[in-house]
Amino acid sequence: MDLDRELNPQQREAVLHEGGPLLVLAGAGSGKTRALTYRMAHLVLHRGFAPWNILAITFTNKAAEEMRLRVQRLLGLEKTGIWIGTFHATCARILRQHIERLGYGANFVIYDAADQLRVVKACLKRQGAGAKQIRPVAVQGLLDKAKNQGINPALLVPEQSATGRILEEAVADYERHLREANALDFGDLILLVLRLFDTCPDVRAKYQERFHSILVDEYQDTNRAQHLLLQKFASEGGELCVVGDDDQSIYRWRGAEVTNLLAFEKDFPGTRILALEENYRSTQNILRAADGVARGNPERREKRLWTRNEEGDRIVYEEAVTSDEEANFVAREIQRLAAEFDIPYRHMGVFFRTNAQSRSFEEKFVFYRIPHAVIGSVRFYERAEVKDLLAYLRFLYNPSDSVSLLRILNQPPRGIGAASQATLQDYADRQGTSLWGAIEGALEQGVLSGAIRGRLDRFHGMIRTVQEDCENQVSPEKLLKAVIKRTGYKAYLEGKEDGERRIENMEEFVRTAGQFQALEDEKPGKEMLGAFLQRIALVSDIDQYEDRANCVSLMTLHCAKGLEFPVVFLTGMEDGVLPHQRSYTSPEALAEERRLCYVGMTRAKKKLYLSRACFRTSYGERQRTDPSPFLASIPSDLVDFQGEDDGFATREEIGHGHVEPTDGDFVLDYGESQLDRPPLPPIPSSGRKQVYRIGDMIEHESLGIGTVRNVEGTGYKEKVTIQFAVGKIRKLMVQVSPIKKIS
DNA sequence: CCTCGGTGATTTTTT
DNA sequence: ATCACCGAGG
Repeated sequence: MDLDRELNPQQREAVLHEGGPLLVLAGAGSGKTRALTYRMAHLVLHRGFAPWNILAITFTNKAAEEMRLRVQRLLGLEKTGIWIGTFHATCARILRQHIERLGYGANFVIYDAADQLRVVKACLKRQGAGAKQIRPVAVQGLLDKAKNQGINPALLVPEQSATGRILEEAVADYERHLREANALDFGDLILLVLRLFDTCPDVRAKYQERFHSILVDEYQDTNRAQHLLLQKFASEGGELCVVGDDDQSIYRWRGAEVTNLLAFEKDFPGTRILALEENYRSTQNILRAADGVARGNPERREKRLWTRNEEGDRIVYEEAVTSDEEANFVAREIQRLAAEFDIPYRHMGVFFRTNAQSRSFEEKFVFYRIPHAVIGSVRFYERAEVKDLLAYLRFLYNPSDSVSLLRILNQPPRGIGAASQATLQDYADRQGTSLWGAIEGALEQGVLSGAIRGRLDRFHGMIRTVQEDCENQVSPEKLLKAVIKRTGYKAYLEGKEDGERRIENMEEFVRTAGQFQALEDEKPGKEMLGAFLQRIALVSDIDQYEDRANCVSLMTLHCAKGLEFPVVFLTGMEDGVLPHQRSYTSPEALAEERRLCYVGMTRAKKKLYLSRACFRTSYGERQRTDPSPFLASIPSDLVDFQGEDDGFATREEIGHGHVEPTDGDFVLDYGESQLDRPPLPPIPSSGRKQVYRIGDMIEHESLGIGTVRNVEGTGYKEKVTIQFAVGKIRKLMVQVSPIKKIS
């Protein structure tokens, strides 16, 4: 490790800094991972830190894996002993050890968003008819929001209205339910460690002493709970180093607070601030274009990212007529690059804002025989068959897990339907036991009628048999095989529509279990099962991403964070897609969309394509689109307009955008619009937009003046909830109601 | 208890 | 366009 040769002065400083807190503002492609890994290696090799005194937090498991490999290489060790992982994985690890101090069992399971939603729905149902109008996702959002901020969800319940009380009850019920199931949601992982440190100072002290050096990557995307956690972790003499870039903050919607980064020195006095501004990744043109986009946001730290790299090609902008043709363009361009310049497929990435956009690309890639991998969209562990089997394992691991039990009770169908389930749940509630306890109790007491009793008895017997396997420390893979055999799950899948594919998934899942075992063979059976389940609960899509295969990568912009490709296609550059329609509700959300665009652009090393479709089909309706307002922030001399007779959007259409071009000097030069060429589909007059925003003042013919409190639906289905000055609240169809905007 | 067909929402983004 | 959810019928 030669720090002088392999690092620039700022990186070197980040590596060598000793003592107080360190904040590294690292622009895109500025070698922050290098700085972090070198710092860790340096701590061990030259400053006498033991590996187990170091904790490194990354944003994804994959980043953790990568970092681990790089540190291992630098240290020349097979195993480092450094804790590297996401906040969630780290917290799960800590909780496995100490959660009993909080009254939970060490065999807790982790509920994902889908599990969480099921519980929420059940809780709302129990609240009766009054809860009908409360949307389960809204409750879920509330729970997340609270936990992300490190506070008790009950505190976030709005005013003391009737709905508020129901909500309060539902939230309390949710918490009780999870507690009884010995289950934690994602937010709990962080929250409970906070609580653990508060209630058990000895545990806190233990970790404070242990982690003498803490490093956190992607700090701009941490939420308040994580920030608080870090404060609790940090010890007097310890070293803390966080790295981030405010321009790449794209998880605000998930509770991330960029102020954690920007006001870091307030919470950690005496912070030394460094900036990494040399970009090693992209060409000058790409960097300048991306910089133009970033500058469109008023609230950001001023910075000057520069590069020694070549000027490079201009950015290609393609306007296709339809999303289909956009995909066609991308596919053919990829083929051309592969054929003419020998660019490997794995060097090319195709990004989009929403998962739904991936489909047209997949279809075209299949047609052109382009090897490709879609990262994310249909997550492996969320497929029904995989989740079913997973539920069996989870239940075996933790019999209190009622969500999992409910899922497997009638899967494959064994005649224990909704009615029986409700009866059992009722019985459980009255007896104050878990669902499983209720089943055992009901069978013993003989409170059930004939048919159902027999079915339940068979289920019970089957579970008992596998439970014995589980107690005998059988490995996850064998357990899985036992479950499949005893439940007849394979036969059940065979009878289904796309049974073959589902069986493949099932087998893939068994293989995954086998692979996992091979890695963690030193753990005893039950513990290995726990580790296996935990891993599955915490893996993200990007973690599955394998860059060895020579495939074009298709992914959302969020997934693309932290990656780089020589060639990048940033697609769907349309108003309403990027920025997403939903982000027009607030300036902050809109700013985040701009950063998302910036993140996408800065993934590109050599060549960047931007594309859009003039017509896009959404909700089964074909809609005319406007170009993304972000395009106007790109200096026009950096852009190449693709195609001979392809025209471009008119100046007016761009001017339509909701963000003013920031650099007066650079305005795109638009030619004729190809929108006027045949064949053209019918153009709906209003488009799928929302005319009203929350907070707008309106005037109603008879009810007078009011304020928009909520907007739902778009186009002709747009509905607004109005709070009128006369005190009434009304929900109105925009198209048919006699209202007009007055502000 | 299961299956079919109608209906209405649904699309951000994910540890 | 597609999917989840609901009610009716087998």
